[in-house]
Amino acid sequence: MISSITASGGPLTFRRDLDPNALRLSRRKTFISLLRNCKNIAQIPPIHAKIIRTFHGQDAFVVFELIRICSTLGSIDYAYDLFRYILQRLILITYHNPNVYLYTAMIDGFVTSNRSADGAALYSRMIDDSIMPDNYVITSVLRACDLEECREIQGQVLKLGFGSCRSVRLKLMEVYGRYGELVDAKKVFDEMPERDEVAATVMINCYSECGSIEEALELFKDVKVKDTVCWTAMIDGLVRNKEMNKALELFREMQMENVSPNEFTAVCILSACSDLGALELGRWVHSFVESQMITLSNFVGNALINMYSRCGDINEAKRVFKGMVDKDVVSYNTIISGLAMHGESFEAIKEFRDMVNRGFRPNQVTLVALLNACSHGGFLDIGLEVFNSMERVFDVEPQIEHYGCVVDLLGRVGRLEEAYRFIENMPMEPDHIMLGALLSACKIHGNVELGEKVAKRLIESEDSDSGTYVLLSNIYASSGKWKESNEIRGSMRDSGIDKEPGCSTIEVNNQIHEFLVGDTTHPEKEAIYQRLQELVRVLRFKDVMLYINDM
DNA sequence: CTAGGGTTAG
Repeated sequence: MISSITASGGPLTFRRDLDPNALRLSRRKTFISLLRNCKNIAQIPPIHAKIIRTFHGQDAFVVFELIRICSTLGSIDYAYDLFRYILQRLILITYHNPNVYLYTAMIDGFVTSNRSADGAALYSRMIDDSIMPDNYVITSVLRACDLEECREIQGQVLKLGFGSCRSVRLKLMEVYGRYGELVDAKKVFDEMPERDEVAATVMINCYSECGSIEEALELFKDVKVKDTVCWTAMIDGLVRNKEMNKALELFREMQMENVSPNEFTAVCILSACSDLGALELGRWVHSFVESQMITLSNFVGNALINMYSRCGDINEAKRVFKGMVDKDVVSYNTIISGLAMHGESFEAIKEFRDMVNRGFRPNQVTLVALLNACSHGGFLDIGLEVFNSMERVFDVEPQIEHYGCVVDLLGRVGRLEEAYRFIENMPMEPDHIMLGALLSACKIHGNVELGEKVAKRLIESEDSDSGTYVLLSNIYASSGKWKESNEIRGSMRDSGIDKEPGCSTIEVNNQIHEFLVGDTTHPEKEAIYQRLQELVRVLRFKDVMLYINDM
């Protein structure tokens, strides 16, 4: 018997009573399943070593799996090294040329690592090397394509005779949808001989992605037999287009039609709950998932953590997180963000440390979450240290979001000029999020001069919303510049900017209550406003206390 | 014996 093997590189022995060929096949199978079970990159090197020692280092099937797993675990460079190495020495093992599989795996890897351009380039090189594409590599490269490349490949597809290949057509539709080319997507859809529910599902996604939610609904209505996936796609489309209540309505309808939701449906609904603050419904989905024996996969688990954090129940989020046996990078990212959101900065940093100790590789999202924890906790030094070392230590190149976090860090502790200088020395142009953070820091610390400068930049960038004007007007007001404050309000009215009222929702006893700025129609408005006043008093008091403690 | 309709995090 093949002995049990631990993924961490424990004892690994193979039966020796097989003939060489059977032994090779048996080992290959073992390695493949071993690799597939890996959860983080630290588990790979010992297995890879064993693969090489047993002469499977050039086995295309095994290397295929290695490339795939390394890319999904975030080590695309390791995967690419492997790929280049094997291309040079590949021995033809199987009845057909396995090269194209390796290219496919590598292109997929580039796509999942946000390096689509490299994926597309690799495909061109493959064509230059006269390797015959198959429908698999074509579907993969389509994911890596920009619009122009996509059209080019569509031409090739027709020449090579893959024009009737179903998966290629579906992928073409998807790509056209992603680039907003609804006409092209629709054309491919209409030309499909079997416009079944699968193609319709893809088309619904295209519409949703382009914001044509009405057309999506119309198509959805016409689909004869709707399966779980089709319902889920439609619900997801509504969620992405912020039609949360319609999404929930459709979810109820789906159950009435006796189509059973699966884990994907659960994730979509949880995402809607997160957005609506619908804690009760979220809890219901949680128990539903458990009662329906829907696999509590990482997707569902992570969505639950997200839902609980965003709906205010951080303790339940922690419980779900602790209960997950196979936490992945996303689980850590989600809980760290949640903790940061709830001001539990120490906890957030602790989880970060734990994740690194367990061999997980922080990615850009992790570092945004960590930096947020630092800025919410006022840990300026730690935050700056993290930012300055992220590239060297974690191999994550700082992106605009990370720069934004630093601006937030500096701004919150009142080092406003420094934050502004930081923006000016960045290698990229600031976005409105970052400027907005600095502007609100100017408001909090009462810096009129810089606030004006930042607001001006924001307004020029044309990404400003009513919030910019409101903040600027408040900055003027709180420094007694009433005339300027009123002028801003006036120019807002003139330019019609104040057309987007702030809106928030909360769910109480399964009912979603919506509040608009200045809206006084809620039946319990007296009690609500009274409580709000109390909260403001408490917060003011806290603010003053913090200020005193700082002195 | 390598694989593709849907899903998560700031």
